[in-house]
Amino acid sequence: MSKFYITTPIYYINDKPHIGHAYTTLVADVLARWHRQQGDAVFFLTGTDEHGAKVQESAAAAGLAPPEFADKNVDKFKQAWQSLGIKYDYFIRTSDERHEAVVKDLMRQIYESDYIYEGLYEGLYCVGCERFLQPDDLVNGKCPLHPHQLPVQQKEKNYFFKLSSFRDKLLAALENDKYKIVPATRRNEVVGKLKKGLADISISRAGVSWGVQVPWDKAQTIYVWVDALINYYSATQFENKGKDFWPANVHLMAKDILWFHAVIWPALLLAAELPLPQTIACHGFFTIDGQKMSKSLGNVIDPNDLVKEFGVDAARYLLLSQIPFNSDGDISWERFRERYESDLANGLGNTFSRVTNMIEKFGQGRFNQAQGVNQFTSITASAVASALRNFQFDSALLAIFNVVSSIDEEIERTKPWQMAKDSKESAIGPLLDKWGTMLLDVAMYLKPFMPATAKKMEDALRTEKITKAEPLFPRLN
RNA sequence: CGCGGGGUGGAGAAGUGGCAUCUCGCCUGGCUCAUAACCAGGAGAUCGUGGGUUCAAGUCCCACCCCCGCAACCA
Repeated sequence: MSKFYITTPIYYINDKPHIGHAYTTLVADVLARWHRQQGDAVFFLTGTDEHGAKVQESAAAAGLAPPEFADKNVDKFKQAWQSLGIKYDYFIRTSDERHEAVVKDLMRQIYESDYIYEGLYEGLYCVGCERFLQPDDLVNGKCPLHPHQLPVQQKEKNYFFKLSSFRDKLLAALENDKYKIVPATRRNEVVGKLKKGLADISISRAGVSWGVQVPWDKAQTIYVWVDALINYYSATQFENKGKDFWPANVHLMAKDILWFHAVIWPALLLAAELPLPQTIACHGFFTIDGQKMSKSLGNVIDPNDLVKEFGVDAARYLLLSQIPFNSDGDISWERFRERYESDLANGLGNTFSRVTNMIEKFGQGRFNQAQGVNQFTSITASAVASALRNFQFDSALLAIFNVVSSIDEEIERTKPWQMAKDSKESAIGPLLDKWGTMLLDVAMYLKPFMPATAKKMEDALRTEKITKAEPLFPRLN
């Protein structure tokens, strides 16, 4: 038995969860469940990122103090994960003072190792907003919120992290697989950028009060990203369930935040002389009906709506099977409905009905489970394992569903109903044993992906007297 | 020449030199245990375009066209 520590990003509490957050978290859940099933000691961490200027502003806009604002919003995430059947081991909030204590300790250590120095941060500043502006923020060269004030070039005293001095070490670490970035294309991207050079980064803010205080300068707070990244480590320090789990086996994320995880985070760890995470796994973005997901287009899919339409397990199946992990993918309600009908209702659901019904009709409600695990489906077991090792959730599911198809084929070939007519019931028994066992195998493989369905299948197949099962996936209307 | 990904039957994907594959959809036939489900067979691809290398190219090389991310203080 080995340990398996997997994380999702901690989500910025300003947002409410959308399908992108849901996908990342779901993937983590599947891997966590799979490793638990393999007997590994698992720590699955998710949470929320609650500090920073944006939260401060949003809270103010809502007329709340930042902590109240965060308390109010954190439930949206917890609720979404619950409705998707996601079982994390711990939910971390960066406003937790135990996390803050670890951040301070770590930053002080890095500071005392001379990897942090004082400098000037320069950028455009909007006085009306009291914050620095990104070039993207500008509309006609002005702050959209304060179009009558010209943004000014401003300087602020900040503390800087000597990121640049870690360039060679990071490149070497990647070269030697001290940590991995998957997929390879993303890794190449990072290596390419690293080779171009690396600038030091500002890791503190003077104008942001909602954050972790810089331990050696009370006028500054730690830059929210640095604070956030440390969550992966801090949870293993103050939370009992996470003890002895550092370093992480897998940090999961979408590609937008790869740089932070693949460069800044490992550099901070090197500076603190902590072990590096094993794998940085990074998935793509989704477009919806070929368009970028965006609030203004109004095409953002709420994971709750997906669950409402299809049910938890079907929602899980659709997300995992329809989105390629390694690249961007397009999704649409229409395709979700098609897949629901073809794979779940007509496929697994219908086959389960056929077999349970035949066991009731031709087998007196009983079948003999074949001895040994994976009696008929050992190839599937290794296919699933290797797919999961490579984050190929779609092919893992495909491998499992192939078992279902093969049952359908064999039913067709052997025609049990014909045997019954010809009074050859005794020949049906062994077939029912085989199919029943195969469906139990399917249930076992499906557990990490569709836990509720797997349980329904097992319950139905393990009763004293098996009767035709209720549809696992009722047809959509 | 900023960096990177991609363009494969109607849709979504696999495929890094050797008969172009899978899922969905479509057509025809079969079946009736099953959620009008299932099974078999079939039609459908000049693999973005033009050159090149090779006995052999979706796959390697060159040029071009088109989409899409990223471009470092951003979730």
